[in-house]
Amino acid sequence: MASRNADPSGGTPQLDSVSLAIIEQLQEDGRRPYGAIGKAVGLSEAAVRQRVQKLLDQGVMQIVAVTDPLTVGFRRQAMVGVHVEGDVEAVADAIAAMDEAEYVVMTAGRFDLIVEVVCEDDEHMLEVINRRVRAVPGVRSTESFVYLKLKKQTYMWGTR
Amino acid sequence: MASRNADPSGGTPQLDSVSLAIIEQLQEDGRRPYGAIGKAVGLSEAAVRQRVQKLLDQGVMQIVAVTDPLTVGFRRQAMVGVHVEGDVEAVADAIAAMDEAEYVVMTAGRFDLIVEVVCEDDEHMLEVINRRVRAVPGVRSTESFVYLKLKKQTYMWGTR
DNA sequence: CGCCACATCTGCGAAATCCGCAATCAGAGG
DNA sequence: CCTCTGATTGCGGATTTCGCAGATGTGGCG
Repeated sequence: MASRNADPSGGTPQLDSVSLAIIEQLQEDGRRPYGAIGKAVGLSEAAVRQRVQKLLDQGVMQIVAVTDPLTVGFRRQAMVGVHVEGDVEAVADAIAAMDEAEYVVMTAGRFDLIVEVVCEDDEHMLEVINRRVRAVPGVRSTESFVYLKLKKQTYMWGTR
Repeated sequence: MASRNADPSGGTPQLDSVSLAIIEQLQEDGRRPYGAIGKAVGLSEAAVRQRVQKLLDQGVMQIVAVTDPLTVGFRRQAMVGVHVEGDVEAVADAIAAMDEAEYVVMTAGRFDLIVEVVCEDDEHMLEVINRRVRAVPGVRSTESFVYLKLKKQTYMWGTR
């Protein structure tokens, strides 16, 4: 192996170009065999297996089935913008602890926090947004965007 | 062959409880063996295999590796709210055609459309949002929320 | 420089899993 | 009753996964 990749980034776990390539393979097909991935990235089957296991253990990636909840049925989904006063990260943690929150991100802009929630029905959503989320200390106000239709959902950022 | 997009004839395929159970299994671990899934849902290995293949072909679910692009490195990410005049769906399709758009959803609320974009750097993001997106006919205005930190990302709505 | 510690990669059998196929089963009509 | 269609099952045989031992490489340190 000639050189380790330059990784000037600070803080995050260091990923060399080979691990990136492995992730790209698995973004195309999460069940692709280790042997095939090995041929594609130039590693042995065993080495790929070890790297994948490590990436999973470290939480860098996860291999899962993803669906459109609205298509699969029974549910109401919404994006919620949250205005926070005080410790944004603490509020984010509190909201992230809720089962109904699928996606929680801290942002720069008019909202301090953006949360995607998945609920059983309208009543459930009302309860989650208007009671549980707004009850979190530090939450000043929220604004909701109920999903009407999911038009695109991709996980192949590395492959273009 | 890469999986194409969702099924042509719009209608949502009927999903019985067994298929739902299979999806839940794969949401916990996308590489779980068919035999193990079969034991869990009460079906033979071959039957599970065929159902999974069908779900993938229909575009109901996809099995992929997911990561936090910000953690993996080198990228700027943002959520963009879009105000549309005219045919919302046409605008959604136009934006969904862009590689940088990972997630496009039609919503009810102040925004007609919410788009998640992944970019190489600030300049790239500026170009995508301020030129390409706003150039789409029907886009009245946009509002951006740059990601600072991803706090939670789950795909296990079925398992609670 | 020599040597050890630590991490990664490779090569292999053995065991488990995947895959294709033909037969079987269940429900809807004619 | 018979046929058609779609789903399920039960097999081998081909592949893949898994665990482990040995080889390789890099960095620290006396």
